[in-house]
Amino acid sequence: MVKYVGPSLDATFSALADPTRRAIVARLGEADPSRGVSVGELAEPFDISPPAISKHLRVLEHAGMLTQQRDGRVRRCRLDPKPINEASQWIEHHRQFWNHQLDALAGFLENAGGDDAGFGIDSNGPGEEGGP
Amino acid sequence: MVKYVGPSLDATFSALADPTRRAIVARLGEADPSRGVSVGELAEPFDISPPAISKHLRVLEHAGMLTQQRDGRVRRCRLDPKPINEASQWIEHHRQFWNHQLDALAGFLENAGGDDAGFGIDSNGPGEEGGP
DNA sequence: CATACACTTAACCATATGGTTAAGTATGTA
DNA sequence: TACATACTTAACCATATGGTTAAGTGTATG
Repeated sequence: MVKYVGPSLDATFSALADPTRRAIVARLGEADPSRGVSVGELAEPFDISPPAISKHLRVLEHAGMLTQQRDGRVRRCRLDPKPINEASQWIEHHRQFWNHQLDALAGFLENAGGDDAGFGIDSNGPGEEGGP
Repeated sequence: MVKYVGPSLDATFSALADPTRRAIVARLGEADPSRGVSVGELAEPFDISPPAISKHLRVLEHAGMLTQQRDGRVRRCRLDPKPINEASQWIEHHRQFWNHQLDALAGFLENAGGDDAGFGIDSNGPGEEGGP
């Protein structure tokens, strides 16, 4: 009945919900993928302990967003963009509906004269900035 | 030092991390925004208790994604797409980097002959399906 | 006015999350 | 071989999350 997409979206959005992990993801995205980024380099901007970083990396790894490989005694991390692409697809898919709905709502408010429906909807800026 | 974007991205991604909440968001997106969707209608597809639904709605509300208004004894819910648009922007912004990186990696693998670097990267499908 | 309806709030429970310190493991180096 | 480096694992703690049942709260209706 309820369309269940699978555990990956859960894991991906959950992974992105933490600012430390988003910063890690951002850093990985900016890095040279042939080199990867060592765990130490990833940890450097934060003043949390190595185990905390290790846990964050495991969360990202469990979500399929990060792969590690040993290179001597450092571990080089790289992004796998597939899960985030799926998350992006989910959002973009539904944004189609939302944008449609906002149009419909705008029409409705116009017909109602804006008096009967004080909804406080603001169909502002970013609605189209990232979209097709 | 670490660019802190604010609590809203945390709350938005966290809200989207739960399948029940994603289904609620999807349902709200498909609904007529002039009508809204009552809490009971939202709860109907799930076999969890009303308080559980109420909590999910509060999470969405706290993330700024949902607004409620009383209409008699029902509460009509509507989406506010702004937070999800911001989340979408975050993802799309970083996807630019990732796509760039994947290109760079492809070049690297080509130069390396694909033997020295068994990275297991799959630069597959959805990378461009949702984008502009 | 009394009762049913559509919820929410309160209290509670189990598990997950994000952090810590302490101890272990694997690799490079003196 | 011994030691330092770069982590991870284990154990623990506080708080958050997702669920429950029981008890409110506000509104329609007999």
